[in-house]
Amino acid sequence: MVTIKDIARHVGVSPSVVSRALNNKYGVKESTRQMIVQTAKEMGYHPNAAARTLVTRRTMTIGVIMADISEPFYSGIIKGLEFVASESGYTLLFSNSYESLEQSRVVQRMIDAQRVDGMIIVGSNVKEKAYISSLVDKGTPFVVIERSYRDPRMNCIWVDNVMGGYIATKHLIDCGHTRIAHITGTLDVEVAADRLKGYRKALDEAGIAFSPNLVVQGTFVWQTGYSAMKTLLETRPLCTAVFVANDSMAFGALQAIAEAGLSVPHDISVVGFDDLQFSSLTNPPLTTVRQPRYEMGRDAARLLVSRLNHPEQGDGTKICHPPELIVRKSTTVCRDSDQPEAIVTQQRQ
Amino acid sequence: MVTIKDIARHVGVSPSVVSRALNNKYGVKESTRQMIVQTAKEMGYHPNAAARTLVTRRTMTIGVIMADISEPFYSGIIKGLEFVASESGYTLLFSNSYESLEQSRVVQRMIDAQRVDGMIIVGSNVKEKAYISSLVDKGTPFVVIERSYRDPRMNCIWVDNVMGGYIATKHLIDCGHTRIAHITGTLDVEVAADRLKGYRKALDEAGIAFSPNLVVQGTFVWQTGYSAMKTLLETRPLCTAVFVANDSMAFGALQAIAEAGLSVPHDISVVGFDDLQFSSLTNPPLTTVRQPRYEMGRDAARLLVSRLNHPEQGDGTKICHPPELIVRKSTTVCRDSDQPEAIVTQQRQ
DNA sequence: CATGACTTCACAAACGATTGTGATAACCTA
DNA sequence: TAGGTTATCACAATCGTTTGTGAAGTCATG
Repeated sequence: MVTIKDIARHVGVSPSVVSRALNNKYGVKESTRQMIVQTAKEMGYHPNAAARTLVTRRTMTIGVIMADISEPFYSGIIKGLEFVASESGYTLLFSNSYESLEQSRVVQRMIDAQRVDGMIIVGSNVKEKAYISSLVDKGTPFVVIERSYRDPRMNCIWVDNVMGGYIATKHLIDCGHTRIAHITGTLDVEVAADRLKGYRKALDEAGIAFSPNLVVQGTFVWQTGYSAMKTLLETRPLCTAVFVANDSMAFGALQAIAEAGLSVPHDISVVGFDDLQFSSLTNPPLTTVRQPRYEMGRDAARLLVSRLNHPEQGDGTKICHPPELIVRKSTTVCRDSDQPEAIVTQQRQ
Repeated sequence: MVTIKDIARHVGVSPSVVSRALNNKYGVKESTRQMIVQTAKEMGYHPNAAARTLVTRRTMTIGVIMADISEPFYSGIIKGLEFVASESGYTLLFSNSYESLEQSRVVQRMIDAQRVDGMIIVGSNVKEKAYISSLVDKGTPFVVIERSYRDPRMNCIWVDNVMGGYIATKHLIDCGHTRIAHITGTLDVEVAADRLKGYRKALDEAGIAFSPNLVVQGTFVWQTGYSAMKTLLETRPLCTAVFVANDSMAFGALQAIAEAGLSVPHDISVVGFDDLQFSSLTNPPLTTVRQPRYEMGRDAARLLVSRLNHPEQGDGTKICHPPELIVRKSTTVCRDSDQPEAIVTQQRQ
């Protein structure tokens, strides 16, 4: 591997001049700079990352932690992160957190060994509190996506989940539905609680009474969407629409409805949340609430990079993105909206 | 950050002794080693990765390149890689290749800046030839997953796609089907060509004539599976079964069949390839050929790590994994197997 | 012509580890 | 007790950069 010394020897100057020339720093004659740049290219020189890191104390890499990078949900976020990273010369170092237990290893590898300049944490498990506060304690700059901590030392980027739950439910109400069920996510996660809030807010506004037996809790995975829908299908009077807290569970719900011999959206309208890549490919294509994932990833990376380049700007930035309703074929007007409920449910049995 | 010198000063020895003590090397008294280890822990010492890399010339990280890390297909491979990496003290540095154009950047960042000790390339685009030979030229140890290059300088791990195509088709033949269609992948990719070979081999063995109009080419994505199936549905006599070269296209095929008002598997049996996480959740659950992805990732990492630790062992290892047929609900016996084809197709029209 | 201000470069000290070599002390053997 | 071996450690070089400082050389100004 060709080093800075090789170039220095070749050109006939000292290594320090080569370094300054290559980094466009003040204090080297323009003609010699050009000669240096030229021979550096000819000799195929590339600066050694470790050596540079050792003296500059910057790794030019950003650690990214998420539950499972293979989750299709993260795809857009990753692309946003990558765009900004490559734009600003940073490398991304991904690591799955899976269980919280593993996170300690991740921290040790990334922060303690000083492999990263900062971190971006996407989503995260319930037990991440201790993890994040260890970041704060160590003084590592970081940004959290999909969480809205009030802590003024944290930079957060998230989507307005209350609004998301609201517009999803409002859409169903606008379609004339009044018996609207809700399959929630894991309710001790803020995201799920907020979507439930939005659901209730829309009901309130429309003057529809909240009925607890139309709300079933899931855990954000297919299987719980499926079983929750099974439960709802046994509830009388039957709902005519359901707002599901994410698309994975909505897929499960679609399956449960199909198995019951009912049709979406004719018998039951379904709204999901996330707008996964697959959501436009279901049968029927799923109406859902899209999160601006690319933008969230992009902004998170920009925020962190800016924080790294200007430490004086401090932390505590909060960015809240609005969600967007994507109307597809899984929702339609309630055909029974003018009829007494008793008759409606009777027809179904 | 506490360094090795801090510990040395604290304990009253020289830095070199601390290094040897912490790395369990010969030449330090057992009592002082214990004291050093103890105070290192107390002071919260963690070795600086850059400094260590600079002198040992090892980064203890492995670069991983794949088309798009968010593809669910890669999930199992990643888990296999991660398992071995964390087991053997390596860190994984992921990078998407997307278009081949981007790859040059990736190479430069990873190899040229000497950020990685070796690389693992998963799948890959058609244009990766130049890329890979640049790796060979630079002497970077690497392993390719999902490709079977004959080049004795390359380490390859792949699944037997000919056998995969064979067992998929054989399964349909065993169900009594004789008019078996095939939706291929991008045929200039070896994987797709091999699956087609397996398909033909099974037909040959069963004495079923190969008919070109039952083979439609796709590009491994949903949309082409959908449109290819549309084409096949217009072909007469109609096929009673179809082997699709991957699950994503099979999902598209299922959709096309459903839209045509036909039922899977009653009217048409469908076999996919890959066994994605979602494949068990379709309606009906998809019969498919599973690739041992976890094992492939695991073996790739093991192979590379072993190659890094023992350079003398050289390259050229080839590992071929067998695929496995997963029978679900999308295939069944051909109800028309004893009837003349003319009648069969007549019924469908 | 002397003084000062630039320009351009070389020198050397870091950064935080690893590792070869040599020095000291301890121990053993004959 | 002399000579030799061994255990334990300190010293210093090194990895490939960056960066502060000082030494020339150039130039202009009064």
